[in-house]
Amino acid sequence: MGTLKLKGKDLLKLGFPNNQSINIALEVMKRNFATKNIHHVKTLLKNILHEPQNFADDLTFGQIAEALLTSNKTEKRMLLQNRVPFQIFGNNISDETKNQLYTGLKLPISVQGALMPDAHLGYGLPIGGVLAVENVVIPYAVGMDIGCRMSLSILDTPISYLDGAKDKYEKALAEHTKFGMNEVHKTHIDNEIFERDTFDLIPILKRMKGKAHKQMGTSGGGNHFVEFGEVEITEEEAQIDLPKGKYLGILSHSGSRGFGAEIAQYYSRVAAEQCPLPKEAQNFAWLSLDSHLGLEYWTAMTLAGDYASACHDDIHRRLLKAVGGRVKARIENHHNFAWKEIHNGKEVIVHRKGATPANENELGIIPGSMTAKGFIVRGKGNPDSLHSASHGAGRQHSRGACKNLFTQNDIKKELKLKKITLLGGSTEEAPMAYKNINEVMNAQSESVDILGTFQPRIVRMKGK
DNA sequence: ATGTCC
Repeated sequence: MGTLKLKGKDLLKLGFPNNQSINIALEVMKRNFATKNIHHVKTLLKNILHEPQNFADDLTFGQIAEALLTSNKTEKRMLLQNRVPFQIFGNNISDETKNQLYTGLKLPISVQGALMPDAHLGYGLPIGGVLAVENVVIPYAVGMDIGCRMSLSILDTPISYLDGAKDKYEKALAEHTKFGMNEVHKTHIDNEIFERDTFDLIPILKRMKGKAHKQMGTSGGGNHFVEFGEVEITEEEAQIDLPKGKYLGILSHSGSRGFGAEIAQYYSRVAAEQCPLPKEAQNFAWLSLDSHLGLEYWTAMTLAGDYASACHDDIHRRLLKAVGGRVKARIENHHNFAWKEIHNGKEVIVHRKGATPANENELGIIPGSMTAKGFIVRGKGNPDSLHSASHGAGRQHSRGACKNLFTQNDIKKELKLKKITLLGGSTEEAPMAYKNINEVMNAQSESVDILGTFQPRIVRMKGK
């Protein structure tokens, strides 16, 4: 693939002011004219420079016009002295993690923050961090895996089948789930998501459409999993509409794959260029929701979220086809995303990076580990947590540390003890790498009520 | 998290 040979110097020569408009123009042009004639591009840039108002409403070039029409974009934003209000849940969170949140709380656009009890170090906002801001979106505070989410299908299949026909369930996971960088499904059924005109409106999405289609229904790597297990409903709830008791369930954890990752990387980079911040706050660079780029990211993020959701549906559909049974209830939620919400009577943008939305009466699923029970929860709308809860137990040992701490044999022993079958997996994802989920749940009892549990029984992850 | 560094 060719690259447009356009430099900032060329733009200065054309008469562009020496400010952010140069970076933006370079980005837009490189994105839209990867292989086009440079003279054509320069003529177009000259037209935009001389009459930016004519391009102000243009979907593609509007952001260049906007940068030319507003001159102060290069001004470095300072952090404020004081932190906006926040609450930290749980007492097992490192100082470094807390410091990451504290930096976010001093941004001039911040309104309120929180750390969930599973919080640990991330880029910019920690994993398990929640940040409410005013009228901007922070790509890195959504995270690299946009729309990473949980989906639980509760089936009408008798729970005894899990033991009675264990081979069938294992085989279904082995054959019909795809993990890692290269595994994809051989065939796909039509999916509404690929009809969306958003793909054609934003160049980066258009370019990614083929890959998104190819990766549909795959799970990726890291802490992602698909598993069969035992759902137990311990409290009846109209939204679930199931009597108390045990059910066979499918639980999946994954996100928007390469599609969302590329969106996240691209807009994090342009945000960093557009929104210079002191070094410690660089990964909090934001895009205004009154700007073209901000709205573009919001649109792309929304599509990545819907794509992630469609991937889970596809995973569950394939498994259901293989093992039979019908879905009686579905509980699902994003945990890497940004939402427009009202808090304290004011509309804010709430970023949850590794945090489960827990608005009043909102259902969610918080996994434990591959051996420990996860929880079906109902949000309490706790203002202190910005209506949020943890997205799991959280790591107590880093990936690197796990390699020295645990052997494959340690994992095997733990799995045998808990009667769990694991397909794939790695020492980095050892069940012992995670905090005690019960302590995590105790630390957020003001944020969610527990309606039931999910005990994994047959788990598939990336790996041999 | 990510065809894990165009």
